[in-house]
Amino acid sequence: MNNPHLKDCVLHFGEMASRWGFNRSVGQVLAVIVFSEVPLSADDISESLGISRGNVSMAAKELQSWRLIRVVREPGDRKDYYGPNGSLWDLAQQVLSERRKREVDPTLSVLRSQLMQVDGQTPDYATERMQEIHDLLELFTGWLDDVQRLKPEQLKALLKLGAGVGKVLELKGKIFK
Amino acid sequence: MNNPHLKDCVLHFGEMASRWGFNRSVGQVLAVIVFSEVPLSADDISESLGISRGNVSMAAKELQSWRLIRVVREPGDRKDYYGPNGSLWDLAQQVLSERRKREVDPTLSVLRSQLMQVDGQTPDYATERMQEIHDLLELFTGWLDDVQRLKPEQLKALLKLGAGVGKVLELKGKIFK
DNA sequence: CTAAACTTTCAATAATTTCTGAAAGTTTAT
DNA sequence: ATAAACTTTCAGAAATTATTGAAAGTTTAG
Repeated sequence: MNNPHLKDCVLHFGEMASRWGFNRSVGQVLAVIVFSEVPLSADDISESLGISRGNVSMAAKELQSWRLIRVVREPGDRKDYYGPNGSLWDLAQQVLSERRKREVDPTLSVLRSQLMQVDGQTPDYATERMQEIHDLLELFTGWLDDVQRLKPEQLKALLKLGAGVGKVLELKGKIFK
Repeated sequence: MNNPHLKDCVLHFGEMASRWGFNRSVGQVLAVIVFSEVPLSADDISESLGISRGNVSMAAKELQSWRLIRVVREPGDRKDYYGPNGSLWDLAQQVLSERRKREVDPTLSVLRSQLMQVDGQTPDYATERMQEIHDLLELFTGWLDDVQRLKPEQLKALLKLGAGVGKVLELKGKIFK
């Protein structure tokens, strides 16, 4: 961690971490791994961030549960080395789908079960609202699922299209129906 | 808060709140406002959730900073009443754009400024990675911006399209080389 | 202007989350 | 089987975040 710009970035990732769904150490550990050209051992990380060995172990576990890092082992060396689990593109997709899983799916499942239980009865206002939220979340997550299954090339094309999506939608509307 | 399903939902929203970027009270207050057919006073909310008056005041302030609720005043009544700031669709858009502002924009700006400072020098690995992250985030937020400017009808069409987006993209590719 | 009816603020406290480091657990080489 | 070289776990300490409630601030009616 010689480069001062790198250091600033790692600290920034640490600060942002809580907004991204993990704690400061996890954010810093992720940064240091992503910015490193070679895989790092837990001791490397512990030393360069000035956090305890145990903390690194927990952060690595968390990052593995997000599928953001992977363990690399070198022959003739007993240490674990950590590296990013794929390209930046892969990591971004992983973050998106993991956050969907943690932030939306539980709510969708609670709403579904509440709505099941009142099915048939005439719904009060709150129930109608639950249905509305449920439908919106389902529409959204369904779309995300679909889009994430696109080939990377198509996904990139979609992103580059930007506002052009509107035009293409019109186009589609004119051709069919 | 008679309805037990409603109560469960409000508690669930409270539990999820920290994953959504606010605290439990803020989550519960939002829920109770969104599920209510009529605007609620701070006292109504304080009583129905069993939290202090001061806490409700801070939660309302936070929710207003997210533009998720608005104050309604009734003539001949000095109390503030809180209601949702628009349709569910509006609220969802608001959450998305506010989270982008809080979770992505600061990082983009840090990356931009770090990259400015090393501009011209031959970049090391970490700098290349910063550039890569910067470009990805910019592509993503630019697309979000564009898409959020679409008319609600177009946006809904896009969501309903789901995986169909892939087909439409191919179509577009065929028509315009 | 004053008092009543509110809302907001903020210092103190409570609750929660994170971090440390020593102990326990695991793996590998011999 | 043993010991060396690791990794993981977890109880307690530290740090952070959330909540309360009383005091200060604001607005409105008369």
